[in-house]
Amino acid sequence: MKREHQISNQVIKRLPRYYRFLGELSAKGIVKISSQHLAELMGITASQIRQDLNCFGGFGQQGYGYNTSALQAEIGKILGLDTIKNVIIIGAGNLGKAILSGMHFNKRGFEAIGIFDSSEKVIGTSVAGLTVQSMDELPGFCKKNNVAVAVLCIPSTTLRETCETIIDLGIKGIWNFSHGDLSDFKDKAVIENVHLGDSLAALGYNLK
Amino acid sequence: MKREHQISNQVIKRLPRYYRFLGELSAKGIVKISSQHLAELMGITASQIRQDLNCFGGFGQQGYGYNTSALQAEIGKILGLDTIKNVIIIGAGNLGKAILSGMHFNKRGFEAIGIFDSSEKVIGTSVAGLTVQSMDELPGFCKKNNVAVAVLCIPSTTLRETCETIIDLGIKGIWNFSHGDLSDFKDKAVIENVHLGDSLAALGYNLK
DNA sequence: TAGATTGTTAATCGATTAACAATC
DNA sequence: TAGATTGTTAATCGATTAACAATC
Repeated sequence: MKREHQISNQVIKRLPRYYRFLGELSAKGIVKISSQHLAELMGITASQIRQDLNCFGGFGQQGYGYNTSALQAEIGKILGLDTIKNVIIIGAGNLGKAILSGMHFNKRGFEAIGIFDSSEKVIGTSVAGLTVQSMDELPGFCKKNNVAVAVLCIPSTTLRETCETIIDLGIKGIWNFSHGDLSDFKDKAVIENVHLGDSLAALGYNLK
Repeated sequence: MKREHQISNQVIKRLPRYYRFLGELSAKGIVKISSQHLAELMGITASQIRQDLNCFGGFGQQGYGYNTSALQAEIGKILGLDTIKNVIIIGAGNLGKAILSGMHFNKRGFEAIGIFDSSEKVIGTSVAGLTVQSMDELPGFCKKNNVAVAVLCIPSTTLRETCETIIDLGIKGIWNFSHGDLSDFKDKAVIENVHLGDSLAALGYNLK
């Protein structure tokens, strides 16, 4: 897998879609596909597919096309689905519970190993097989376990403070669902913002 | 508000962030701000701010800058926060409940007026002040109420089918949280996909 | 071999940044 | 008026699309 120059996030975010389509084709028993045909299926250009793939190497065969299941496997490797990364959820409200129980982390190269909250009301309750722990237990937990990613499902009032705590505990990845700005932490951790509000705003605008 | 040529979604999705920063400044009692100073605060370029704003008109004053609260109000108008759009949630699982109770639709130019599910287990239960209705009640509900947006929090197995139903009922906006492809519906409705899986994949990739 | 399709280079398109004249 | 800062045009940068030589 070559990776000469920095690959844009736009390319990365297209990979899961390729992965999904190739999986479906493969499940249907379709063994080979050309970039042209896959492009039509996905509603994009064949050029884009070939350019995207060539960021990582040549996975096809000239005159033939791509082997669906082999290409899917390669994309899986690029996305790191084969190395399991431990995840904890911070915040056991509706959103935290929804993410923990519905995200299928184990199908995506992750494993959810803990969920934490500061409210006495939810501490000790069970969500998707995990017991909600107190935030006080977080430092000890992080020492015992190699936590790669924290998913932040907390109110934006405590966002920055929680973020600092987490970074101090050595967690390198932050998946942020809170509204609020973490751009000044981006040299200390890899931050991926979901920003549902921006998405909803775009929908509202485009309705006019 | 001018709007000569099509405005890119990238511009639209930056507007909520401007809105938030301007609100905070205004709340602090700061009356005026220059594009230069706002840019430093937000970690972007002053050029981008001025270009973005000029898609919609000139809201500043040469030699002075922008009035924080006036500019915030203008951006609110552009985003359509002043015209309330009715929203329904399809799917009353953890995610549907989280979106309904945590999204603060009323602060974003929307009002959540209904939540629907097909499972007997949740029909009749109450979420954030709304009673979960059966999917069978959806057509009648849509006739009585002007529903602008449906939020899809359903398994991807029923996604396409639900999408067709919704479009037939005259709903023009779809906010899709399911994994799965709706690109072929995009001429029949305005579709905004959240695609949490793609976001998580990007985080995983960037951790390496 | 001939046909097909990749991998890769070149051209185009769009978005971001820089520059500056207009003007408050 | 002089200084500051916008609104807008021009330059740069990056991403997408097209073209085609390499090759299976």
